[in-house]
Amino acid sequence: MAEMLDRAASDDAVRFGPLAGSLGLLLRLSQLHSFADFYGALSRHAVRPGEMSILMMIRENPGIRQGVLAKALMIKRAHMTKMARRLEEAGLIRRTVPEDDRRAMELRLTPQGRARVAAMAPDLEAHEAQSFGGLTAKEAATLRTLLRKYLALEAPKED
Amino acid sequence: MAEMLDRAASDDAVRFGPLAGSLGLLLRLSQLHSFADFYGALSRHAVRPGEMSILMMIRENPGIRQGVLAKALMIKRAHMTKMARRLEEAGLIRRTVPEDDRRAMELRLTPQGRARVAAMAPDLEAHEAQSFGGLTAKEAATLRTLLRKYLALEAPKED
DNA sequence: TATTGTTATACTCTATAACTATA
DNA sequence: TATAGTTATAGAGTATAACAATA
Repeated sequence: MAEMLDRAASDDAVRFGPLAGSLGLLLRLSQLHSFADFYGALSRHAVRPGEMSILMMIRENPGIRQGVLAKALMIKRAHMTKMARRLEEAGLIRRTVPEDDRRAMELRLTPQGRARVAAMAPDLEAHEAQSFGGLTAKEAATLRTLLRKYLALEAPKED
Repeated sequence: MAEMLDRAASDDAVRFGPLAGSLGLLLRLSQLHSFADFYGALSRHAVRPGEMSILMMIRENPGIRQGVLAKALMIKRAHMTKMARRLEEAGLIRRTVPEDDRRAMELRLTPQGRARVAAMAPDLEAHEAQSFGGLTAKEAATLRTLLRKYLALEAPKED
């Protein structure tokens, strides 16, 4: 069960030991791997993974409120404020206070934001296809299913 | 294929759209989820996930060199220096310069470090079991296999 | 009273480059 | 010249708490 990581230490025959079975570590390494790939594939768009997620989510949910978006993406509200303001300053999104709840903040893409997302989409798709190209389509689907099952496990973390 | 995340937005019916199929996002969310769990399960040991990984790796590979360890754990060398020094100051590891290469730095657990790892092990195991308890043993094994296959995909990133 | 967003602070992690001492 | 580790700096992400406005 630990063969793969145990031998993967192509460097100096590093033994991962019990850690080779740690899903926590595997997830961390996989995420780093995926992010590195992301930066390679989408570098010319000058967008970070988090920003891209936010932009795409706003496109799918025009007028979504900051807090709702933050919870969906597991981003702290304080941090979401910073990211949203940055995207607003970059002219990619618009932030408006709804009439029915003047505490809230609704997010929408500007035309430029929409254009940016449209420009990124093909590269994003290519990134996913290439980064996970070592897996068969079936394996990738299984991986998605398992990760979704894992995520649905517990109640969403409170803020 | 996207049903789960699309409905999982229990909050306000958030639609993940194309992002629901993004393995990159799923990995990020899963890792956050796992880390949050880690802190809950191992809080009393006052150890962060990264530090724990380093300690366990040193236990499995006494005398491993900093650079080799950094590459195995996908940690930048500069960062590894800081973490190793911190662990040394905490009395958990010893750092020695080997005779055959005076540029290098070998890492070993101190008796206290060994004790710390021994104390953490059961909680770590419990954390993994509990955090991934929503998956069957078979599913967890499949998840490990798929992540390992993904990680073995490309050549290790250069520093 | 509780909630939404905001501000402020601090710490971790990451990225980069320049530096040293060895090889 | 190249490598192992170090130092310095900057930025991104995160965690926390306190705050104002509103509900």
